[in-house]
Amino acid sequence: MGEAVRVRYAPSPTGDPHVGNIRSALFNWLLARRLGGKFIVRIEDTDQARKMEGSVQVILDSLRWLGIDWDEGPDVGGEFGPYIQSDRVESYSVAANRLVESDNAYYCYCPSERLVMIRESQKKQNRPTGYDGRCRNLSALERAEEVKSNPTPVVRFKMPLTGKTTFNDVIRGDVTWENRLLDDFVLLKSDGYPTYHLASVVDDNAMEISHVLRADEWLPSTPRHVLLYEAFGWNPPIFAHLPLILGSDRSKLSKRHGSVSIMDYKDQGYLPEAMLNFLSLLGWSLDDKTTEMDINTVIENFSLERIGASPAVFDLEKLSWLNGVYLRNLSADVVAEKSFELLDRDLGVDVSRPLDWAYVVKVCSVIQDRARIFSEIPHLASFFFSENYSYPVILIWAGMGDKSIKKLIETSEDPRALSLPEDRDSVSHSLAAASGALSKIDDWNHDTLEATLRNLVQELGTSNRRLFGAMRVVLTGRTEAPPLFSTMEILGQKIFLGRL
RNA sequence: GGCGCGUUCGUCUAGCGGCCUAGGACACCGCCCUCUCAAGGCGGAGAUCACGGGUUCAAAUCCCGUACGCGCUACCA
Repeated sequence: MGEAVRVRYAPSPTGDPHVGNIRSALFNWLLARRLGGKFIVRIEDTDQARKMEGSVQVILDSLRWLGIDWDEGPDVGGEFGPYIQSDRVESYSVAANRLVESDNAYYCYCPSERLVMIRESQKKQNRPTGYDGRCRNLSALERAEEVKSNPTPVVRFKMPLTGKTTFNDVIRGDVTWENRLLDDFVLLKSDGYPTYHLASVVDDNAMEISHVLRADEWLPSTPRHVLLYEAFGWNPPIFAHLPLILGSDRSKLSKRHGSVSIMDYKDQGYLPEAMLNFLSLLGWSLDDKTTEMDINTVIENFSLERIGASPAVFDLEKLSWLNGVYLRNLSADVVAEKSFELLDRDLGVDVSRPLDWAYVVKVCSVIQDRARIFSEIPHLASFFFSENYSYPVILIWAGMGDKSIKKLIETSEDPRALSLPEDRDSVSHSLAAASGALSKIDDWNHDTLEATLRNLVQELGTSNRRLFGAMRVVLTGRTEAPPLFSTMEILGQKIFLGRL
């Protein structure tokens, strides 16, 4: 076997790949790119029942979205193909037969009902579960008899009854299992398909995989794999079992925890760069202080030695923050490009389509600093597009900085019914004055607007906070929005005066 | 039940015997900036390094035990 680093991502097409799964793909890819090796995608579709149509496509799309490219795989081929296990079934039965012939495996005719039964009784007696080995030593004659009642036997591995199996895991060190605690697991199922154990060992060997990086949940089955390599007379690869990714309740991340499919994050408007950065930091670190880094920096510094052993909780808060960091670094053009479709989809029906590209860019330039993820943008920007907003009049006073009113509105069931502060007249007077002054402006831009309004504040003897705050609410229907003058400039004189 | 792995601020982590009265980041709190919100700057709170024993002049770091958590325990991967 060569020195070359060859790693693989071997997903099962049973649904959309989730973040834990993709993190495994990422670490494999990082190792390959760091060491100048090959990254291989292999589809493990040996479970005919759970196989899902279209899943392979989503898996590949997920990788593409993140920019994880592969050197060999189902679509691009390669010298060790095919890369879909259902296209390699022949090789597994050949391998299984080899083990039967070398007395490392045997046919088992036990019906599944019997298997369930022995498992139940083992459980009831608080004994370890596992196949009892009934068919382990059948004579040729007995087998001929059994085959009559079950013509489609499975092939089981003949597990050594004594001794220990030790292997080294790069992340966990030496791990040892007692062979007698391992049962005669199935290699070949009755439908002729291999189990994961057989297929992955046969393929990893055939594809000359040098390192197997996979999730920690596989650690308990690794001794079986090691024993398989031994039985075949093959050299096992280097193993590294990655720490699990957990949900907020500290159990293995799954659908119960909400969005786990990587494509969900794409749809919600997370950036692949941010996702990559975040996922890299789940179980790996560059040093004691670096959090924000591009993927090339990760590649240049990636090493198995810096992967931790303890599981990591997937913290959506931190992902969102990181995404905001990347979002703010984008140019307004790019933000507009990436949010155009979302705006088109989520803005109200009253907004006329198609959206004006130049206008969207301008809006994005002031919104992007206020969003963490793209899906927030339509809401944050809606008042730029729609007149169709309303607010309780009293919100104007809240916008002017009266915190007690703000609190009152938040706790009130019907803010519209709240009585207005007494200086209502002076506020409407101020707004009218602003309207008057602004209608005379010929040169409608940020700076002249600012000069005019700051002057007006002086004339009226009010404060920036009060005047600008009142205008903000009238203009946007909210107390929180981008800076007033930029907002006004973007909206334009006509629309602006209309709202005033 | 059995087996395995894990255990440093709420969360992600740094730490691989003295630099640690434990560093960074998210979240949280306060202040500054300021037309609001963000962003940014500054500061704060937050971890008796799960617990108990060893080893050592010296342990978060090495060893043993305990507890807890998680994973596996399928003709699923």
